[in-house]
Amino acid sequence: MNRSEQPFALYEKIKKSIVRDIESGTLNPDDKVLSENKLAKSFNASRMTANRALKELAEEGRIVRVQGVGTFVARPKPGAALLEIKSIAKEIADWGGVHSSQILVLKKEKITAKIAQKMNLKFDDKIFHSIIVHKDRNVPVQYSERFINPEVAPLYLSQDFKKITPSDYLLSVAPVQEAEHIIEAVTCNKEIQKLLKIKPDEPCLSLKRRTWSYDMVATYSIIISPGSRYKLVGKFIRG
Amino acid sequence: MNRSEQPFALYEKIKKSIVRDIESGTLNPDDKVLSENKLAKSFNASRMTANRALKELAEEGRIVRVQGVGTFVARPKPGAALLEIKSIAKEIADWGGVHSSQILVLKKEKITAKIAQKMNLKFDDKIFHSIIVHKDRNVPVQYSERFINPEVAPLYLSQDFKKITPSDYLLSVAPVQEAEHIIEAVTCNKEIQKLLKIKPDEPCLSLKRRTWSYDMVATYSIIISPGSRYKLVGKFIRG
DNA sequence: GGATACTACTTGTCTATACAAGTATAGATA
DNA sequence: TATCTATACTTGTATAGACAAGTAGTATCC
Repeated sequence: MNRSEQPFALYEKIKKSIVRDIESGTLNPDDKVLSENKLAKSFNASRMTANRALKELAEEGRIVRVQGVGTFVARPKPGAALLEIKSIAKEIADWGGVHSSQILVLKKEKITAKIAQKMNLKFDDKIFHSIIVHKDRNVPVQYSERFINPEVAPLYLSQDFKKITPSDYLLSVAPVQEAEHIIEAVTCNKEIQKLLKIKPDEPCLSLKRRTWSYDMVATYSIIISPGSRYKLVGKFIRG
Repeated sequence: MNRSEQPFALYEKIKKSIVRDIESGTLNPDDKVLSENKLAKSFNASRMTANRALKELAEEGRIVRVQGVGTFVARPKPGAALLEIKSIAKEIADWGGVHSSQILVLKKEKITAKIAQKMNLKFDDKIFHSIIVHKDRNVPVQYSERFINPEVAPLYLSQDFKKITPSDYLLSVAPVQEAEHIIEAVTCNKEIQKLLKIKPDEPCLSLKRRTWSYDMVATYSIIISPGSRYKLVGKFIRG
């Protein structure tokens, strides 16, 4: 049979066909979907290809499969549309990700800061503080500032960040249980403008992030990207 | 070869073996994982079985696969975990939501626009276009511009947006199947500056959003908020 | 009638093979 | 030096066939 003469893979076609039937009302909840064998015959495909289509639709929650019985259209759960979050979580995480070959650590010290307030610490507690400028082909593209609760990562200062990125190290010692992200548009102060080599009025995207671990604020970080774009692409699983 | 003499399926064994290597430190982030062929040989399995194991691990976010290059251990970012998205989807949706008591419709007409390109329409097709300024206690807080595919919502112009918000109406006639969000920091043109009563260099947050329905681009909207904050709060499901 | 075996169907797993398509590298060529 | 090319590898898709295992209904035996 044909293989890749069409722009889309065959299993994608089968998936789309079934999804169309569900959304058009041709197939209603609890209705039986064609079996793998019948689908294969109908699309002139092999059973494995039909199997892949049905398996993926089941993972996406559109159908339910029961061994020995058949495949059925899933009932729409009460609850709003869910976004496929994997990609979004990934994007958010990547935003703060740095490669050791591209970073420039400016400060790494214990300081006393008002920022302690944001971390629910006393005003004159000591916290770790690091500033990193992320470069891409020698062009600065991201400024990040991190404040780390020493109670959560006491050995932060003695890490070799050529071997492990700060994100990775923190994750290894303090599993993130909760996170808060605040995205806003800002203009930067002169220091950051210099580091990022941008004009004074250039709008930047700021991502502030707090993470909690063991019921404590583990980190507070500020990430600033000039002219950067933050793209989230997601599919609604159910309309 | 053997098939199901063991309690677990072969592809599960391969998966578990790789996960074990990752968690024990035998395999570190960015390390190359054995190729499908080598895995197959090593486990006395066929390549398809190794393929299934790797494909599922990639879906779970533990490894990254690159066609033509190989398979690599994913970096243990918090993003490897899943964010509870419900709240985020809601926040994003609410961002474009307006209450009739607080809106000021400036335009609502069929126009011809280059924007049609973004919607995969021909250059001189007609599309609906509306501009809304969202006010809070008489202070403008949000500017939004919507382009609507008339094929998806032909009756858009005749709606009474005192009874139903544009978002709600569009959702009722065109179930959103896919959405793309681009967040960026911008400065506005003079027209928008006037409408929002802001200074020329005030950084604004821009959210561009495209939605698809029935394989067509249904809407393209631009939402601009000066000094606005966009807050996402979520729990990580897997630490 | 009630338990058992058989049959027909379903999904689940696995194999062995094939070709398509993307990437990196080394070597030849201009 | 710079660019093309062959090739060796990778993952992606698809096939045709096989057996395992779960379910429901039917026929058979007691």
